[in-house]
Amino acid sequence: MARREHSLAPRKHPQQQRSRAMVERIIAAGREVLLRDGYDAFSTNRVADQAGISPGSLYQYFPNKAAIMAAVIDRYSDDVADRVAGALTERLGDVGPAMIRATANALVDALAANVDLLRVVIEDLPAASNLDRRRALEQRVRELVMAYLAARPGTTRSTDHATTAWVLVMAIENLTVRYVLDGPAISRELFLDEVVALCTGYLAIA
Amino acid sequence: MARREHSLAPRKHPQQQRSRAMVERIIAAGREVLLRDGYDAFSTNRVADQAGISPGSLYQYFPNKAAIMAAVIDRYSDDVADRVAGALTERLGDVGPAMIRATANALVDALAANVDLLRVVIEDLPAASNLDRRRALEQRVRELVMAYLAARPGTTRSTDHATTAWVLVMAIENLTVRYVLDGPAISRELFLDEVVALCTGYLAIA
Amino acid sequence: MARREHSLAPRKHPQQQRSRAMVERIIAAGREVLLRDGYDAFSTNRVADQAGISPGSLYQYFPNKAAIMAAVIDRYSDDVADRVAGALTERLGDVGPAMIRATANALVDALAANVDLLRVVIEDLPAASNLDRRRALEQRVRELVMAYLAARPGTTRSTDHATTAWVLVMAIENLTVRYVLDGPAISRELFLDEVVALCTGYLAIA
Amino acid sequence: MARREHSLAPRKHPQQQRSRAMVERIIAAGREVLLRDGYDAFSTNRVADQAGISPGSLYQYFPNKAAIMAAVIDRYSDDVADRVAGALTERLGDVGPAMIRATANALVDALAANVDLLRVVIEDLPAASNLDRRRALEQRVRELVMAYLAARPGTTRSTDHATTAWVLVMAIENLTVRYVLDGPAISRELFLDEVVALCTGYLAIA
DNA sequence: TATGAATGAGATTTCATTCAT
DNA sequence: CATGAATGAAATCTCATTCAT
Repeated sequence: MARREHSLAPRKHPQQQRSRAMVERIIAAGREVLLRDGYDAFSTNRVADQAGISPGSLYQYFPNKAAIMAAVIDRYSDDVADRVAGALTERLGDVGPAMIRATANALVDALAANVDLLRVVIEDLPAASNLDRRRALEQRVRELVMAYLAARPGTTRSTDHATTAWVLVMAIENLTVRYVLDGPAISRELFLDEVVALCTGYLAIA
Repeated sequence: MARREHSLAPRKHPQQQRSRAMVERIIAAGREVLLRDGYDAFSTNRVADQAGISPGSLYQYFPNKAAIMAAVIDRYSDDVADRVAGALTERLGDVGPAMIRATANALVDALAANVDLLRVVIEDLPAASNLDRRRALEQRVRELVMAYLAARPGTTRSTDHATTAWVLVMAIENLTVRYVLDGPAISRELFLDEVVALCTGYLAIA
Repeated sequence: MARREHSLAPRKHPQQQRSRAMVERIIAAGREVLLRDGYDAFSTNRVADQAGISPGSLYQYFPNKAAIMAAVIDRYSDDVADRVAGALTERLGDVGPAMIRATANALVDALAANVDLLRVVIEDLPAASNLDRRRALEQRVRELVMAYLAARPGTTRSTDHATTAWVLVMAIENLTVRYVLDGPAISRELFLDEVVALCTGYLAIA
Repeated sequence: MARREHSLAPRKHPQQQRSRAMVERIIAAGREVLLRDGYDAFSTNRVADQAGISPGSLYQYFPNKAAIMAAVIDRYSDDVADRVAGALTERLGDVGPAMIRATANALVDALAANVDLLRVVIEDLPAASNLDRRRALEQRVRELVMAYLAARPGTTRSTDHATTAWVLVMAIENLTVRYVLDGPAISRELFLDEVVALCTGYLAIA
């Protein structure tokens, strides 16, 4: 989607500019509050304070508190989703254990990039407030995995790629998230070895 | 002004009968409220209402709201933990794919026995409010798995049983929970097949 | 008031015996709570707990919480009053500075005997809850002072003994109480010197 | 769970006018409640009611109930303190019985100006809630007295001015307060005579 | 558009008192 | 008499949201 630069079309109201900037400011403030003060202290007053605006002004940009929090998480989720999907897409052409390992590695990197926010999202937020986004990401990744599988007929144990992808995604998701959050006494290399073993064993079994 | 507040220790209730009954009533009411109205609406007033007692009476049996909710979840968690650990323990002597399949099956049963509460715990509660219990269960299961592995030397790909167990537990945990909660278009038989494939593939790889 | 011992009159109900003992027990408990936990924590539940009885039982012996607290303070006040009046009475026959000094000394001793409770009564309790008793004690002491003055005509500046006594009592009361509670950097001897100077100067002025 | 709560610092109110006015209104309401309903009935709800605002609004101007009550008393205490210190300061240059009499007279006036509130403060409030202010005032007055004494070497019985001032302040404080509150059958003139006698007798004795 | 004071329902918790047993 | 569970009003405080300016 190429951006119109120097468009001759009548520019959107200048307020739009301000709006956009203010929305960003509020989201950033919300993120800050979430990280600094935690989920329970995420109040509209605090967010407004952090954003340096009046509580009333929040309602010019968001219909209610939930929408602000949703936007904050959206922002983060989109970021993670893009990193994760990116990690996968980049390596979709590759093949075999090396591809799995590299992907898993990128996955851990993606989650570790914002551990603090990840922890808040996974541990502090009720999962429900993130369910849709999480499902969407899982779905997206599943489709990429299915594409990968479809491109390599005969190399997998099962031809039910939907199921295979579902299993892989669910298993790997929890593994990486918990690896990043809980920091078990497992080196990164060992962890990657195990992920590779898990995936190849599952996929390739006779 | 503030002196040692000398814990007005909860007097023992000689009428254990009444006490016990009321505690149960409150926990049941809490569970009901949690299921019917959700986590956010879990208020002391509502619980008291549901239990048919006065709000003040709650505090004869629980020190605060958190303790009530904790009791509700504890009750459920203990139940799940016992079922899960039981399922595993019973089959610890068995061996091979059949054992894995039977265990996974029992696991799904254990979680499915109270889907509604499972959903609340997994989706509505902030994970943090349940982390300890969850970790404890994971730890308990991990130890059982390690015992299983230790009893069968030479049949596993790796001798680092701690890591192997960690990986298995994390992977299977999310798989079963999500299978039960999300109800993907995968038959129970197929699901069990996949779990067996995942485990055997991971464990047995040369 | 000689006590009837071995009276032939029908003895009061045995409950009376118990009553008396229980009243004492409750008062002692209340005193304990007041000292240990402070005025704000003086609750019927705590007193009952300390007395080792049920909260309901309190109401067999006292009409309400206020009455319990009043009894606790009464007990203390009577004690102080007796010591103070005693100190004065014993020395009523004496004369001059030595008498004043000895009395003041006994006064300080009387108050210091129970500093902890004195502090609670003076600093924590609303004065109103003690006003009547305090007034009564002041009145009692004033009468003793007036008797003293009346017995020594011609030695005082004024013949309005009521006023003289009022002034003396009010001045000395605060001096001793605050001396005991605040512990200013004034030795006991010096303090007594000053009290003597104050009294003799006031009384004897030409 | 509990993180640094990052004091949501009270934003400055640019509309100082409104703010100030509301603070005044709340203090006035608090004073009214204290006078009309007494210390025990001084509740946030009642104060808000009296102020004609919602209970929540109180917390825009005061952090908690105690702060409201403190403000009410501060207002009064400052007033009394200024009157008392003023009365003393004005006459610090004067000398002898006339000075003492005038000062005592001003003192009584200062306390009598707000008998109702004085009664509440002295009789209803636990002294502890006012100790600091009271001590500060006493200290302030003591220093003025010491200055007075220091300026007139050789006219006092003792050179330990600290002690002398302590004694005088403690004695006079209770005398005036109780004179105003209890209204003993002593005319103002007579009362002043006695205070003069007490002070001159104490100070000048050979 | 922006403000921020005001709202007011509602949450948690305490505790003096009662009354069935 | 004694019990102690039960009460329930009331207290303090929070916070999402509104609306007059």
